[in-house]
Amino acid sequence: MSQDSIKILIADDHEMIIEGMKLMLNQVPDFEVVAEAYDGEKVIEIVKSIHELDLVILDINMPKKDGIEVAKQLKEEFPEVKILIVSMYNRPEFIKNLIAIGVDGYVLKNSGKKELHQAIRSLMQNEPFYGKEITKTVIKSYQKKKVFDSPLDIEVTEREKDVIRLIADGLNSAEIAEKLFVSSHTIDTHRKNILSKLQVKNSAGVIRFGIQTGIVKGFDLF
Amino acid sequence: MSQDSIKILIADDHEMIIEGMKLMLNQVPDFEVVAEAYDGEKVIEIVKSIHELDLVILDINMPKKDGIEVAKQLKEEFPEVKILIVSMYNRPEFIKNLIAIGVDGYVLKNSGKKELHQAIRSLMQNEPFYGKEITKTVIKSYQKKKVFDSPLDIEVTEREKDVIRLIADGLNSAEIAEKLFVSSHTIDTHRKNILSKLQVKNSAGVIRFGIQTGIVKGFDLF
DNA sequence: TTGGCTCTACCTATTTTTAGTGATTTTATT
DNA sequence: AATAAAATCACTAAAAATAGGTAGAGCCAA
Repeated sequence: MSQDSIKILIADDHEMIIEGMKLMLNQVPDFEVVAEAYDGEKVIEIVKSIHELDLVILDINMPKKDGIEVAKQLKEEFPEVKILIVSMYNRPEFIKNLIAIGVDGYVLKNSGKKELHQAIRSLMQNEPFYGKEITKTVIKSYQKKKVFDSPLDIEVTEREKDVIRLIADGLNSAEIAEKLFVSSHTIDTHRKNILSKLQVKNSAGVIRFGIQTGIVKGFDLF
Repeated sequence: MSQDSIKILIADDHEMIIEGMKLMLNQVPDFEVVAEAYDGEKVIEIVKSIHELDLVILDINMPKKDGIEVAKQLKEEFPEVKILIVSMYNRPEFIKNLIAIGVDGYVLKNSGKKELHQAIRSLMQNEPFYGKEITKTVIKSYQKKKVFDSPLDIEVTEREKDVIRLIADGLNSAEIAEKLFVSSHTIDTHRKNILSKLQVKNSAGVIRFGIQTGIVKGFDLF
């Protein structure tokens, strides 16, 4: 990359965050923040214009184009530019998607200076870097979630759980019936009971409940 | 848990490994190796007979019943007994399977004394522990997958994202229309276009897509 | 300025879901 | 063996979602 200093673009829609990060980075002699962006489109624009850029620090939540889309586009057009996601989101879907896209690092916004510096050092040596919490989250996403008797201690029977899972899979009553070897009338009844138990009015509510309680798993790409 | 010392069963088909591990563990005053097993069935047998057992150290490769099977059975019948996998295998399939089964920790056989002790301490405090190499392997397994086509590059307009989010919130077309200040016919059209773009047949598919891409956020309560 | 895309809106028709009510069989528990 | 809970099946009717088509207004880029 560029001779000695590491040239960095910071993208975040909160100016305060950018300022804070700049403060952290400028303490290191060979880190050089050369540009800032407040929305996704601006990021693309800047990267296109500056050619000696080494690293882009990306937030996920940004106007116009979110960090996921920006990351994807950058990795396609400028694969040599390192991407470090700095986000407040510690959700496996985001993390897995972004890793799949090929971002080089992911740390949380509450990371300290030390972790941020460490991340940048790693990335510039072609070593991916994922913060402690991030790896923990990914690992945890494999563990079976304990199904607490959620807020209102709603009790859902095993059969109803089956139906909930299949609803979340996008099957209609006839398909679910076929899969469970029962009449579709039965599934209709289960659905009715489920809706009434969970006090929701459609399958969207059922799916939300399913995900929140861990009944429905594997809603992520892998 | 048993009063002060941590009672451990070591299972491995190589006596040398068991001896080595015993040596490592016995240096710590409150670690107590109370049993050994050379095959999977023996492990189950011992756990059934000893009731004050705190931790089982499991190898994957074992005669009669491999570590994965043993872990599964133990977690079903004795969920309170911690399981630490100590294996030479650093392959994502094994790791993911075992995490899914619910093992509490996973370290490699070439781990030092320090990591082994750390792992046991974590587990006994109900904190899962996965060795550095293990987490690295899991993370890396995502990078190999290219999902550049599929979900991520389907182009959904901003308006469509709005509709997707509201569908995920459980609103019906009339409610969405009201919220967005347009006719419900318009929402019907959006829904139609969304279903056709995403190639799904109902709102369950839409919600799944929304979550996978990050369009839909805040689906978890805790 | 033409073409393409988005957002908007309406129409018809069919399929699916939701809602209410009732009932029988299976399974688990005491 | 009796009781309770869960799972099963059925019928009707209304509400909602899905599937197909058409089409105008606004915007942007080639």
